[in-house]
Amino acid sequence: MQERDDEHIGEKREAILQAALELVARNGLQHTPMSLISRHSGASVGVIYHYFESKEELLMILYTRVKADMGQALLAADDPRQPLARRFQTLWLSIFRYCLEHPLEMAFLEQYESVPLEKPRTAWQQEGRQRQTVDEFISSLPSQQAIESLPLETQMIYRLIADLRAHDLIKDLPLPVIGELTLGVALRLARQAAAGQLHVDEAILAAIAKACWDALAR
Amino acid sequence: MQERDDEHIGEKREAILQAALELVARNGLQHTPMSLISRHSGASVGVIYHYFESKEELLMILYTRVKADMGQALLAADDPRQPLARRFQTLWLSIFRYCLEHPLEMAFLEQYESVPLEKPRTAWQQEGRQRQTVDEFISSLPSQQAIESLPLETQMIYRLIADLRAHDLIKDLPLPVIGELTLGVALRLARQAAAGQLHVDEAILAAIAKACWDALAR
Amino acid sequence: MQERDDEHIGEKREAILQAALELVARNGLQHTPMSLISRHSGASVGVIYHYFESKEELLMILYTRVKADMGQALLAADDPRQPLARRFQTLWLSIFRYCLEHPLEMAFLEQYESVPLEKPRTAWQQEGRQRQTVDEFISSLPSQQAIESLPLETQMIYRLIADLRAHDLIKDLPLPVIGELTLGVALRLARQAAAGQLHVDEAILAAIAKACWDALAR
Amino acid sequence: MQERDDEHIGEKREAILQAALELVARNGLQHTPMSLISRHSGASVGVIYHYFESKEELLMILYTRVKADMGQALLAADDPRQPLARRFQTLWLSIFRYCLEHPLEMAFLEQYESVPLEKPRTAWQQEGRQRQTVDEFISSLPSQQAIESLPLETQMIYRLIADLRAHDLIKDLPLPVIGELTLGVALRLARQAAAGQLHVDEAILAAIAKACWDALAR
DNA sequence: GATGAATGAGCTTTCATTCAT
DNA sequence: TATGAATGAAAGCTCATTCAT
Repeated sequence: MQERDDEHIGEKREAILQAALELVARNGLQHTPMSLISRHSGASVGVIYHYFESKEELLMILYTRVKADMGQALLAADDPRQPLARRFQTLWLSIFRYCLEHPLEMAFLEQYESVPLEKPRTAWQQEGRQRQTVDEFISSLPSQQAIESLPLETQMIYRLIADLRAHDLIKDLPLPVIGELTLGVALRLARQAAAGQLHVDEAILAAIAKACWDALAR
Repeated sequence: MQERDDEHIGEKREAILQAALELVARNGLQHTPMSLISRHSGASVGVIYHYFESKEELLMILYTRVKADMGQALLAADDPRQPLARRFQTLWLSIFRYCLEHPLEMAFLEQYESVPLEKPRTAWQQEGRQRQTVDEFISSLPSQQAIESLPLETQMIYRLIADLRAHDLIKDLPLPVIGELTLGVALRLARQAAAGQLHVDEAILAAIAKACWDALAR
Repeated sequence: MQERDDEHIGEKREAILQAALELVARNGLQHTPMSLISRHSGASVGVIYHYFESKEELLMILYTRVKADMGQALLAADDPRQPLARRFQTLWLSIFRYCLEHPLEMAFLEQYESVPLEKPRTAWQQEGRQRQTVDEFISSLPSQQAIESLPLETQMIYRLIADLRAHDLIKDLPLPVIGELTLGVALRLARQAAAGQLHVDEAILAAIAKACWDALAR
Repeated sequence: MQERDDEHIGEKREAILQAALELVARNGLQHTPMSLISRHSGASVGVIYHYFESKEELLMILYTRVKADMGQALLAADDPRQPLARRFQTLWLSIFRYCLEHPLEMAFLEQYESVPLEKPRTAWQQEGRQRQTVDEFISSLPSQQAIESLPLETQMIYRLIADLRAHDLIKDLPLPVIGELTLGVALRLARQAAAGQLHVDEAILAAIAKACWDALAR
């Protein structure tokens, strides 16, 4: 019985997070009441509040996890021993493929990041916890904040771009522009492909990657 | 006095639409209750429902207007007598500048288009009225629907791209890819610039436009 | 032009009353907003309030008119020179036929009379104006109020019943019972017939009249 | 403590139904807002929606219960071993007494059944759930629908009437007419008696029952 | 007489959150 | 851990009535 319990540890918490992911991806934040997450996950409303302080915290934890998972995937795909241009292309394709393979996560990110957070100023925000949207990830300038405090994969990408610049391989464009012309384009096109609005095969993929590289290449 | 009346005709309706635009841009759809639109516009809740059947219709009308206004701006900026490459660059800059000059409208579009509309299927949607998001605008394929039924500025852009292709000036990429690499990039970067996340001057603008052109140019 | 005006005098007022009659009969009081009466009658909301103080007054006037019209029909059908039993039968058939021929009016009465009026105590009620429902009409006891103050047709019916009793033609039942066994039954069955729930021809009508008479006859 | 819990199970749900019954009986549907039911029952507005999907469902469930309770009372009063005429008289008196003893329920039925339901056609109505008003109960013809699908007490009454006809004890009148001349009359007069508009004692009751029987008897 | 824009209290319903068990 | 009944503020929307024109 102990064994069985062990297997179940955290199972309910995971079910809650998974239900939230699916429902928010499909219906959006505002059409995903806690009661629906409860029904969908098989957990009572009460137990959701046992695992998470509030709906806001639940979503924030889910968001952090999705972002971290995406970062891990990028980090794992990078091989620092490869030549710079090769690494860049690999990274670009990894992003594209990750988005393609995780439509639920992408849809969740889009929903979560589309909510403006000016007003509320609730507890967890005042305590300094931060949200960095994908757009902000792409456009954030390392000169504005210490690069060491950034997520690992963001550091990796920044360093890769800095190296490309240092070797005079790419144009001298602002970082957000570089981000948008590469990662941003990959992200959007992958979403369109996942949504069935765009057909991609290996040849097209290579052509797109080439076009992105042409945009940056000196 | 008649003059004063004329000035006032439709004033309240406009105040409601303007308030909705500002509030949705700042707070998002779900944090813009009708009561807030009422307070912000100086119109009573009841009179909002005199001018608009529902919150949904109010937002849809606002959306349609913003999209139409944007389309007009693009159309007005195009001069068919200019050479193709020149026209393309002008268009790109027009989009960028329009977004830069209309941050409220851009923020509203982002909010409105981020809501998934699968579920509700309310009356006005069933009656054939449609919403075409900016993303869909960028990715929509003319082969899938008669180009004549599209908004004028969309037709114009499609024809411009077709001409560029016919003259072998650009690579043979899928239309959504071309859209994303040009209009999409302009849109996102302009939004970032409007949000203060990116500094642009004429030199940088020209450099970005050049990069986009390099991505497409054969 | 004067002639044309004369023709139009009261026309709008009539249209309002007719629209109210039809809408209340079909939808019930609570689903007949003033705005709907306005649309249905072609009169503006404002002009309805020119002709009637309030929704309540409009309905009350309509009710009074419908009741009066029904009373007139009964009064006109009675021929005091006929023998008592004959008069009774004529009256019974007149009620039945009137209901059959005025389904809208009957439906309106049913709606209007079904609203309990305990609570509101609005102006027109405090001023002593009264409503007498069809049920109260049937059950009202002349001993409780001066018969002279009653509507003419009610007086007529009471006097007819009193005469029938005086000649020992009918049982000594309480007046409400007599009313229910005759007029009440006619009313309900006519409504059912009007609603298509009951088929009646002359033979069946005579049989029903006979049954009612048997119930009362000594 | 467990005992006390058992007593409390469903207590709030009952309080809500009881409050709705009393308020609708006294004020009518349209003057019984959910907030009033909440105040009257001691339940919060929210918890009413925990037990019932909507106001409509709450009223429908209450209606079904009142009708079922009435049916049970009639069924319990019938003794099939008694002679037909005796059974008929017993039934008539049972209806009368039931109405007399349940004025709240009778008033509720009158209010609920007076609302025209043509228009709305909401979900629960489309799913085949039905409302059978007292009037429809009285006038419904077994030839139009399988008698087995009817409520038990309705079946019982139909069979009793059929038996009376088969034994040639009553006239050959349409079923709705028989219903109105017996159950209908009992219902209305009982309501009047309950409302204090008619005094009844055992002698008068017997006289009315006799009159009804005379109407039908061959 | 006639219009319909404007008002705002009040309606039904939703939902994040709490808490007794 | 786990439940789900209970809360109540707030949402979208309706409608009798008023009033400037």
